[in-house]
Amino acid sequence: MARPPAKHPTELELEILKILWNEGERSAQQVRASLERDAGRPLARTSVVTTLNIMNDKGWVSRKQSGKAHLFEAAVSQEAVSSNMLSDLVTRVFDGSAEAVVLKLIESEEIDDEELRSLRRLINRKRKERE
Amino acid sequence: MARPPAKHPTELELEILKILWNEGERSAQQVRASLERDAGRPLARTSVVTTLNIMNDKGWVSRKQSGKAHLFEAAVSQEAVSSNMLSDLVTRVFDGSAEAVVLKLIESEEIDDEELRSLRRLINRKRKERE
DNA sequence: CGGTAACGTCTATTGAATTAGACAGTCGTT
DNA sequence: AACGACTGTCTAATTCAATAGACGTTACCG
Repeated sequence: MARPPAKHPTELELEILKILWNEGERSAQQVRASLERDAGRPLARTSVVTTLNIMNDKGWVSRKQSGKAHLFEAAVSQEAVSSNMLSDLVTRVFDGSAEAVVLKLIESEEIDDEELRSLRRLINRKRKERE
Repeated sequence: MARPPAKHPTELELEILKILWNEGERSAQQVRASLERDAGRPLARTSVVTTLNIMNDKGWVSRKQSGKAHLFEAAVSQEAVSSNMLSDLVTRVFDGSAEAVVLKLIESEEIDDEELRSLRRLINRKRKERE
């Protein structure tokens, strides 16, 4: 009847995962500092701890003791998360057409000439691979 | 302090928008029927009306009187919504690299050979366009 | 005219997400 | 031994999302 649990990391959870992906194993305090410094998101100490524990429950991170504090580590790869989120978008928003996604990226100028060239190379390589 | 309102249509809102995009102006009852038939989402009559009214408040749809009932129409284009959602994903998940998105789509086999060919044509056309 | 079908509005419930305070344990320093 | 810095747990407040019931109005039908 109420909202189902999200299939993907939420906004804040993703921000935290990014920190862990970039910096590796970190304490809540270190995550807190990075959230403020890098993500412009100044949170209270306990807010970060609470969120990290929730993420632990959800399986996004793993937690281990280290002295009196905990260390947190990403328990899912950036690969897997971004794939899932992208694939969900393709399905839900673009009705499964990955091509439509690429089309829109190119049309919207989010891909510059340099990238266009490297994509062309990539496509050629991929086509050969599939033969 | 609490959750900020979502920047994009929610799950259900998107489902409803899709219906309105495909079918045009519709009554709450017609939307309800389509949600059940096409989206496999059987909702109570009032749930649909409530949601449509919320969407009206948010500006996703517009509402007009028609006899004793209301007619609802998408107030945002599929173009705009999908662009926003995609662009948000590119920014938040792929750190702004549209190329990384395309890469992942191709690697993950979500794009088949036929699509690969048509993408190649598209890229060539685009490159010429930009010269 | 009275009933019933079709609508809309208002209110409520449940759970998720975000944020943080209150409180207590631990450990080093004075 | 006492204090302070640091950390964790528990609890809570707030808002959003999803869903639906209660209730009132309107209009057609017999």
